[in-house]
Amino acid sequence: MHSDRFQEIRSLPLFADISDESFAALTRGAYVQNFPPHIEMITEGDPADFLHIVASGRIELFSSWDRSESSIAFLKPYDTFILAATIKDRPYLMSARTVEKSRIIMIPSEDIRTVFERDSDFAKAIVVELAICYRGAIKQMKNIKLRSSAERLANYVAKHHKRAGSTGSFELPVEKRKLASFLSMTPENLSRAFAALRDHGVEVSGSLILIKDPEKLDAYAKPNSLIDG
Amino acid sequence: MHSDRFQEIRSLPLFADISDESFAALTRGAYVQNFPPHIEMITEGDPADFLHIVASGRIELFSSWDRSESSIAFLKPYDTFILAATIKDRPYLMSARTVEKSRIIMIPSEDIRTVFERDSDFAKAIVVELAICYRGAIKQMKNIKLRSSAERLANYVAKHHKRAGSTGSFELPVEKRKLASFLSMTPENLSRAFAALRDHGVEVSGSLILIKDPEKLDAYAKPNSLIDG
DNA sequence: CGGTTCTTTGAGGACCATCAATACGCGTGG
DNA sequence: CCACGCGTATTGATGGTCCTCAAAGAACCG
Repeated sequence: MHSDRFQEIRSLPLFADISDESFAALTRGAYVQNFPPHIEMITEGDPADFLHIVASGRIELFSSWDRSESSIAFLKPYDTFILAATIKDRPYLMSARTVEKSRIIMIPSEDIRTVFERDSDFAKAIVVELAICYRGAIKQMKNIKLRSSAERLANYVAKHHKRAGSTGSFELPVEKRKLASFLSMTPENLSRAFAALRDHGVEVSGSLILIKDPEKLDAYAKPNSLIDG
Repeated sequence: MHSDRFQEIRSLPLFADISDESFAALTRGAYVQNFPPHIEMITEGDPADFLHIVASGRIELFSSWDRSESSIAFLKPYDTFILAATIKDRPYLMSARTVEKSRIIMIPSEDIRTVFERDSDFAKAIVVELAICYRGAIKQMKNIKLRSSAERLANYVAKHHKRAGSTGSFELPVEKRKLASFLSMTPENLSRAFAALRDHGVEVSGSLILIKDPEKLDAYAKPNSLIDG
């Protein structure tokens, strides 16, 4: 069957509850594209012709202004982007590039809007997805506005350590230069912030982060479900 | 008729296209509440029992952490808050307080979710509203991450000047201390930033902002529809 | 291997926060 | 009307955080 190519996304929250008919309508015009690493696939300001879904690989969302740029988010399978622009039929607010080789599923915005009108289960799923995105953006804003750069890094380390199973170590999923930008600091400062975390139970060796003393780290980071949750 | 009290919000984007039946269901359990100035009406972390709509007055959304706080947004009639928490049935991420005496319409979250399930026009309106909120949050993040504090102020002034009709002057809608927090700077620094804007065609007298040379201001602010739009 | 890019470290400076003191605005009550 | 008190706004002095610039070391890749 034609839509077999897209079975991998059928069970995503965005599509799990919609009818087979709606899913078929969404995937009929969709296609899969492979991108090599470090390719800019979306440029901010362009019209939002497709909803994108990360099937494999890793994507960086970033934004530029006056010859400086800043990382806004990193996406992994099966995150979607950029739903809001698709729905509103407005230009992208962020650019997107591959961090590594990635496979992307692209669904025409037209089809999204059509099915959205017809299938209320899909509309509901979109609402939930958007609400999650919005709340994520607010959390990130609080993170930047309320915490120092060292605290942001400490919380980043604590969060990813837990996410990786609290095994005492984890690999940074992106290079440090991008992480620095994501955390609103320079690469130089990130180095110094990592050095400062040694006093709080964290050691660094390349992209491998060792958490020697999780409690000590948490005591410093003071993670908060309303920012990091 | 019972729902007459709420005619003022019937034509809001969120409700304009929904059926009379749905609107009645939403307003049946709703009520209007008056708040004096400087009252904290919502505390972050609390369950989101109501969708709030500003009927009159002015509301500040802010967030606290480790005995510091930061303004996230200012709301005017007829802005809504906080839709995402209501939909997701999660706790508020931000606190809200009145800036001035305000009248607030409150609709039980339960009713929002019920009508949301039944009326796809309402679901669609919510999607649009959420998409706008999300894009607004992203723009604000870009503003903070990509511009200096003086540039943020310059763009704030330029934007509000245009919004007020480009008449050469406008009144600040909030006190400077709150504006400073909103723009991620201290009150002292805001003073100095205003002083710096004198070189770019802006003069200040109390809460009255005079734009002597709009082109000069724009040349410095470099407003961008993907950040300020 | 050689070139490229990223990371780290150091020195200096810009920006911004903090602290402190003064000035201003405004409402209250004398 | 003026004195007073309170909160806010401004201004100056100082210090800390963070950025910039520069250079060396490390990792990556052809």
